[in-house]
This record gives sequence, C-alpha cells and structure tokens, in this order.
Amino acid sequence: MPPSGDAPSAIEHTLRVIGDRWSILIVRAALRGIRRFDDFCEDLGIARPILTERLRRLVRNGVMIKVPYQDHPVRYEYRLTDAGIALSPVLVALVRWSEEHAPGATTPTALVHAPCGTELEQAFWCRRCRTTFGPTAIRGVERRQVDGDSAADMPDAPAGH
Amino acid sequence: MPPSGDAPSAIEHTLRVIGDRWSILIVRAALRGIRRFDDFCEDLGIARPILTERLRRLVRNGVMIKVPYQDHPVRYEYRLTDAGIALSPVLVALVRWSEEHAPGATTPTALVHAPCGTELEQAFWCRRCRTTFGPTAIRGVERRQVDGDSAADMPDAPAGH
DNA sequence: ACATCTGGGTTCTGTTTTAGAACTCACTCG
DNA sequence: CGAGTGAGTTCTAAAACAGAACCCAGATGT
Repeated sequence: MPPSGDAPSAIEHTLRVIGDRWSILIVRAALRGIRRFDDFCEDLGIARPILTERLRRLVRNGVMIKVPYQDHPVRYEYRLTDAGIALSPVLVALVRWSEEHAPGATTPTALVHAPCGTELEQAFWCRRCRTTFGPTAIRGVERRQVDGDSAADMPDAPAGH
Repeated sequence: MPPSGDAPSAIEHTLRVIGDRWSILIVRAALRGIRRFDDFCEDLGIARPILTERLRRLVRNGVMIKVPYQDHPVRYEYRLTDAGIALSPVLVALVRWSEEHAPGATTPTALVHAPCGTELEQAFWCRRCRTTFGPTAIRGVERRQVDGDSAADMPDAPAGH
C-alpha cells in the first residue's frame, strides 16, 4: 500500500514503529519514569499480551532497551533509548493540539522548560532567517539526490539539546 | 482504560481523533492538496469503507470539512480546517524522527521555510529564556486549577503564524 | 518444606477492526 | 440509451485487540 507511489515515506516509517493505539502511550509512560512490565500494564490499562508484543517491537526498533535490574530471579525493565527520548516532539505536538483544539480538554500537567519552569512552546525554526514560524509557512520541495550539504553560510544551530 | 488514573489526557484525546493507522496519512495527503474521495483512495491505497469512516470522523472532530464543489450530481470534497492544518507539527515531528533515527530512510521531499526555502527545524521554545532547546530539558509539572494566567512579565510570543 | 507471593510473561477464547472486491445510485456525456 | 464518473455501501475474510486464566523461577513467611 504505497502512500504516494514511492517507497515507504518518512511518516510511514515512523508510524510503522509507533503508529498503533498503544506505543505512543507506552513511550509517554516511560518518559514519566515507568520502567517495569506490571507498572506499564497498570498505568495504561493495556492487555498483557499486547504490552509484550509492543515492548518487543519498540526494542526491536531501537526505541527502548530491555535491561536486567536484578539477577537470581532475573528481572528486566524497559528504558527509553536516545531515539526513544527523541520522540518527545511527537508527544508534545499531540498534547499541544488537543490543548488548542479540544472542546473541554483537561490537562493536568503542563510541560515546562526545566531550567526556568516556564511553559514551553513548540515551533518551527528557520536557521537562516533566525525566526520561528507556524505551519502555514511550510512548503515541501523535491530533494535532489546526493545533496552534499550545499548550505554553509549560516551562523549556528538553533540550540543545544 | 484510564492512562494514569485521571480523565482522558491530552494525548489520548488527540489519539482518539487521529490515532489510527490512516488518519495522519489522510491529513498529510490533504496537506499535499488532495481533496476528493477517489484521490485519497488511490493516493493512500486505503480501503474505501475505511476511508469513508475516517473522513467522517475527521469531519466530526473538526479536522476537515466536507464542501460541495458542484451540484446536480452533488459532489463533495474534503478540506482541512485550521485545526487540521494545526496538526502539521505532529506530521513534521514524525518525519524528523524517521529522518534522524531510521536505518536507510528515503526522504524524497524536504520541508522548508516557504519565504526563504531553507530546510526547517523543529524545536521547543522558551519565551522567557528566549531560547530553543531539546527534549531533555523538558519537565512536566502539576498544573493548579483556575490558573488565571499568572505569568505576565515576558516580552512577546515566539513568532507569527 | 510447604504455601504463598512477585514479576514477567504465555495461552486461550471471544469481539472489534481492517482489508478487498464487488455492487449501488445519481447524474452527465456521446 | 449505453458508457462513464464520483462518492460512496455491502458483503466476506483476515488481522488486531481485550480479558481472563494460567505458568515458571525464585523469594519469603511460618
């Protein structure tokens, strides 16, 4: 089922990893500090066989890792990898959308910039113009092959992670 | 199936609207200019009954609108609302993730800042610190009730849409 | 030393979604 | 009047999901 004729697009690739009803919620739980099978199970209300399968897939795709946290009864817990943490922008975008476009959305927790405690915004950033902007200023252009990093006359990156 | 005990969280709300295997791809197709039933069908390779159901749900949730584009045989097309366009950050986040964390991801089109053509970045922005930052600097805090816009000593918003 | 508990699963049986192809319906065009 | 067109519906079969019960390896209590 090709999306637009060509090979699986970027979005489709990501959706194949986290595009089911549970994976994103699992990642969110993990970001909140949950690590163990039973805790995921209870926190999410997910059926056990499905949790098993999802964790396995997230591990396979490098989103989480399974690490033993004790031996004797060898027990494992699941932690986000860097790639898993890098899903945050997706989560934040989902939260923001519901906050701005939901009827009576209750949002118990706010997302803030850790150092200063100010509620964060999410924006698109143009490094050349050095400005943020909204969705209407986005355009999609064909990317030519072997594009050997043509742009090289701009000051610096947006900021440090 | 409560996620963390309380009412449906923001993420869950958004996922109930676009959290299936097709809705996001439908929105993406719409952003690329597709409007008509058969075109969605062909572009996505989605089964017709499912497309029917999804479009109906997207309309119900204010993501798209169904507008007649001719009468006599009254024919309808589907267009994104502002709320639908506001899903762009989600799409961009999904694209970016696969670009940065996929094995051999092919990305035929690049997303650029329309006015200048520079490839865009997506970042978190703190209006107080006036800086962008990455996922590791995010913290979630309990939001107290009736929070009557307590913060009022910061210059301006990140930028204009 | 036996019973019970804990944590991380697996097996089983429904129910719900999804996929795919074929069909309908209202109209237009040649 | 026969062949399209566009936007769906109606089937059927295949896959995903939910829920409860079960399993296994050790630890712990008595």
